[in-house]
Amino acid sequence: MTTSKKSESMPSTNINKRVERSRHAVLTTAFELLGEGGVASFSVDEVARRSGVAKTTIYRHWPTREALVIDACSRMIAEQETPDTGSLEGDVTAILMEIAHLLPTANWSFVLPSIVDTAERNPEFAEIHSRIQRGHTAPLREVLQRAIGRGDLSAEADVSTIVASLMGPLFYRRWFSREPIDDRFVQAIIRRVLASL
Amino acid sequence: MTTSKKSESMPSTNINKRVERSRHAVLTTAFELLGEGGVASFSVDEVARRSGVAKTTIYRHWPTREALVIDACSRMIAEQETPDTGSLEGDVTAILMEIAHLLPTANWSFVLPSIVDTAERNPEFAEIHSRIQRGHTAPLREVLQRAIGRGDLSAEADVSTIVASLMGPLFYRRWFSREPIDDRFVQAIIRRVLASL
DNA sequence: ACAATACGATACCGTATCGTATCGTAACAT
DNA sequence: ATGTTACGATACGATACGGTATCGTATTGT
Repeated sequence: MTTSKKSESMPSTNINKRVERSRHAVLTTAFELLGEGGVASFSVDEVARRSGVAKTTIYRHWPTREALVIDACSRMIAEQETPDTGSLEGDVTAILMEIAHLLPTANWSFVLPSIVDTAERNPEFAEIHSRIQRGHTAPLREVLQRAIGRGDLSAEADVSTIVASLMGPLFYRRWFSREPIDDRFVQAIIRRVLASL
Repeated sequence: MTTSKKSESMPSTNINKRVERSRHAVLTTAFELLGEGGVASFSVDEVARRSGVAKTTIYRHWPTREALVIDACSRMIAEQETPDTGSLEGDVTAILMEIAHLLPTANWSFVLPSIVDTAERNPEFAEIHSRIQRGHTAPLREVLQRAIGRGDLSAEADVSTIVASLMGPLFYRRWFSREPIDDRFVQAIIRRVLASL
């Protein structure tokens, strides 16, 4: 049969354009909606209304509301570039400054508390949260490892503790004390941590 | 009229015991429920079911669901005692160790993410969150001010930055990296921060 | 041109929830 | 003892939401 050759060569890789359009429209709207109301107030009906994609179609692509939310959240994993200034202080400064500037504005900073809250009781979201967190700290961990490789940092240094010392104060200001995060604050944190290494 | 005298002497100060019983039963259940499901999944019907207090009665005391949630959240404001060991390091260690031991177990640590998330878009919850936050940091701020008074700490020290440097890493581990918070970690944070003052 | 398939519209069911109304009863004050 | 007040039980209306079923249409690959 000629169909066998077709189904072999194209199992489901090059999906119809319609499918791709629908998926993209829904995911974009879902992500936007998450930023506005968080996970709790997220509803499939609202996504259907805004995106123009029929609710029926949405349920053809995602079996349940949860699946759609999770899919949309997965798009939130930040892809930050890892700087390479040659010095540990330069790298750390570049990374933290970027985060500090992103924290008050980026879309994910409005969704993250919702994910943190949901992850507190939902293992699936705990997994997503873990992936997001790894994405956020990856550059920092890398420059720290590089510094260890160069000998700029003791091999016994506890990378995890250093990451918490650097990221913690920034996150604290964004979501707990709700104070502004200016450059002077970031530099004070960096100086404090690096001086103690 | 004799009633005028009565309504003057007892306007609503000594409320009926029944009222107090109902209020207490509802608030206790509400707080417990918040710990389990957060603000989002909180429902008046469930509070009525668990507490045994009729939904009608609940709505006689709180005009709306929001009011009840807010009232229950207000009970979450921690009343931590301020230690006085004589030294800044002793005081800070006492405070942070208590928080570190509370973070994985205390009821409020399960509700706080929910409040943080809600506060992101709801000014009323932002206000509650602010009060809770002040309660959490009050002892720390006090011992820092005392240290400044003693001359153990420079008067130009930025208390707010120090608080963020101390609390941030703990909160970060509890809700973001989800790593355990052992004593060694807490001591590493304290040592790092105090050494830089 | 034709068949397969994805889509939109609409209606629908079941459930949860907020908040109100009603009415009879129990606790309270005097 | 009596009137006032808070309470419980129940029912109700309105709304929102998750998820399914149906059916006709538009798009797509061949």
